[in-house]
Amino acid sequence: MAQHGLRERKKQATRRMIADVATGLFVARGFDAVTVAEIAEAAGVSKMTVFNYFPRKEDLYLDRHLDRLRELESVVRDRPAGEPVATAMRRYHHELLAAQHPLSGAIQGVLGFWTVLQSSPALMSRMVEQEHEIAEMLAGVLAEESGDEFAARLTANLLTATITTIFHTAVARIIAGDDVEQVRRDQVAVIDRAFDVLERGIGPGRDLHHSDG
Amino acid sequence: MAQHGLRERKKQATRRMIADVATGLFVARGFDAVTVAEIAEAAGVSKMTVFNYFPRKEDLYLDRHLDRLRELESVVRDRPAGEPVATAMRRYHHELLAAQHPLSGAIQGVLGFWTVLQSSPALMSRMVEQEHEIAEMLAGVLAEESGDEFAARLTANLLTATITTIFHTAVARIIAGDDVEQVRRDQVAVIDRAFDVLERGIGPGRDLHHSDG
DNA sequence: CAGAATTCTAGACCGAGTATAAAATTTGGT
DNA sequence: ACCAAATTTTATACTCGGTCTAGAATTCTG
Repeated sequence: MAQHGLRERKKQATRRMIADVATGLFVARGFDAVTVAEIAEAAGVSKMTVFNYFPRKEDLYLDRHLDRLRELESVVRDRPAGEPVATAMRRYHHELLAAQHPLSGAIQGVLGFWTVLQSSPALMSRMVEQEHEIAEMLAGVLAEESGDEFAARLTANLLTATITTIFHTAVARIIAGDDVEQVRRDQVAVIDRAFDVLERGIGPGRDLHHSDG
Repeated sequence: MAQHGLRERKKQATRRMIADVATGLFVARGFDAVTVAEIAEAAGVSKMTVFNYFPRKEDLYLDRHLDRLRELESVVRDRPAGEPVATAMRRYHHELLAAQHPLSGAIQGVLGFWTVLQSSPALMSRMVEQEHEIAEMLAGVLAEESGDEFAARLTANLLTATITTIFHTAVARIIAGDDVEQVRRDQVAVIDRAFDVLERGIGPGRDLHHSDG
């Protein structure tokens, strides 16, 4: 019952190796132009083994999803008692940005990442699906807390819409060729603007003057 | 250049016929258990013709998407000058509900519709993708209006989150076995609650007491 | 009715993903 | 160190969605 025997270590290593080999091929030639058979051969492994680790071809590229899902869950679950979800999520996104985390979107690497992503409708579709899974997860956690299924789902969906918009905003600017450092600086305000709208609503009659830093 | 010659009429008829035959098979046996080849044979047509009309198998079932997209676009584009988007969208959804439109979600038929949908991950995935397309469309229209790319995208995503939540709420209750008439009555308040949150935000410090009717 | 344009068809083809059974490897107990 | 059980990997064959091609059938134009 050794949870960390030779077997488990080898599996993790193999998994990483396959994903890395695949990513290399995708970056070089585009997602659709690379077949799973090729990946298997390049990784020195059988096709079945590839599908053994990654149920879909898209998961070879979007393999950080589960980590992200778990991290977002803990942001909500482990926030200080009584703190609004939006507050915790806002803080978390400022931290991502400060740490220059890839998921902040404001980092040089996203250009290559997004290029591959755009090279395949299937990949784009899978990413949208993953965003949907995030919303589902949040809805579940919030429903546990409040018991109000409808409010939980609404909050979860609005929250997800907010964070995907933040991410997409950074990516779009970097794709457009803006200076990464500049984008990174601007994202601070973007995050605050987005969460302000989430918290105060899109309706009229509010004061939206921001002294932009 | 006759836009309505025999050719065009036959094409529309064939398209409807194929979609209807396919839907019948899906309802009877589930989405994944029916192959495109079977659909083609049942419709008395070749496999290529099926893909000629419907680029993906999923589109055979979700073929109202383009209509919905266009309708939502006109809701935003053709709203009274100066009216907030949320107001127009709220009104539209009350109208859908009053007209007992399928897209209100509060109608007997959604049970069968959703059953088929749930029978296939591919179908669910495609629906999520279509919701994403709605958000993209709204973002485009709003960006044209305001010129503020970020605000447009944020509003579009929040708006989409709101309307999908409304729809899903009705569907979930009908799946759960609630009385359709009851759900339909309750949806009036659901729509208003959802748009109230969208307009006023999820933040604290607001009076959320509703006299539920 | 003739010829151009369009649509439909048949058939071969590709790649993702599944099923299965055998081969290779790790594990735990002795 | 060795054996037997459990697990992973492999080879192979298969299904199905989707594309490509060239030609047959149909509709349109004049």
